[in-house]
Amino acid sequence: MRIASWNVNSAKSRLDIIINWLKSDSCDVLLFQETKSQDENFPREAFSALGWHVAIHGQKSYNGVAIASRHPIHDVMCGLPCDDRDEQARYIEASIENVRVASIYLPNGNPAPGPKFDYKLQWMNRLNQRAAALLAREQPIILGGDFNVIPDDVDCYDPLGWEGDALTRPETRQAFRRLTHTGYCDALRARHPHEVIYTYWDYQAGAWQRDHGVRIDHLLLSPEAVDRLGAVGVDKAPRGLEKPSDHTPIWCDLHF
DNA sequence: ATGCCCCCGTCCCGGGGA
Repeated sequence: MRIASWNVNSAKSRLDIIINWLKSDSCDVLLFQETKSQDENFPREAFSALGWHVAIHGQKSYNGVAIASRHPIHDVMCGLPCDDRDEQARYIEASIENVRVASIYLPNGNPAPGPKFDYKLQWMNRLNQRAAALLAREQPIILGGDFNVIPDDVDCYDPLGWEGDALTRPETRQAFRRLTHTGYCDALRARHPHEVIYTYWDYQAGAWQRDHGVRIDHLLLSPEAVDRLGAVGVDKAPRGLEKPSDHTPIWCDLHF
C-alpha cells in the first residue's frame, strides 16, 4: 500500500492535476491539505468517478484537509480533541484496511512570536497528545501532512535566512521532536538519512528554478508501520507542471 | 528591508500563505 501526502493549495484549482496523478497509479491513499473548500462544494464526483473513496473536513476559503483512497474509509474523526472552540479545519483521521491515517495541516505560526505562533504551539501540543494516545492501538499509523516544520538546517536551502521563522524556531523543532521521541519515525529520514530533499518551493522569486526549497511535508510512522516500511520518496514532477501547487507529494510504501 | 506569486470570496482588493 502506497500512502502519499500532498498540500494541493486548493482542491478545485488543482483538481485536474490531482486526478491525473491518481490515474497514473501514484498511490493507494492520498492525504491532502489546503483543500480550501466547504464540504458541500468539494469536487467529490471526480474521485468517485475513479472508483475512489473520499473523506473531507473543510471550511470556507482557508485550510481544509481530506483523505482519498482506493479502499473504503472507516471511522472518520474530524478535528483534534481538547479544544471545541477551534474552528480551523486542519485534522482528519480515519481507518483504511488495518491502517490508521491522519491528514494534517499544521498552522504556519508566523509572525513569531505572537498569537499565531502561540496557536501553532498549542496545536502541536494537542497533536502530541492525540499521537501518543493513538500508539496504544498498536497498529500501523501514519500521520501525514504539511507540518509547517523544517526539522533540521539540512531541510532548508538557506537556514540563516530562515532563522527566527516559525518553521525553524527551537520551540517548533522541539515540539516536532516530541512526536519522534514518543515513538513516531520520520519515514523519509529512515530511508534517506542525509540527502537534501525538499517538498515545498515558493511561487515567488524563481524558487523552484533555483531549487530554493524546504522540507515541511512529513510522514510520521508508528513502530508497527515502520515494521512494514518499504521505499520512501518525494515526487517532484507535479511541482514542475503548469499551474502547480507550491508543494509536491511525499509517499511511502507499506508491505502487507 | 520589502516584495516577488497564488488562492479565495460574491470580488478588481485584502487576507492568508511560508
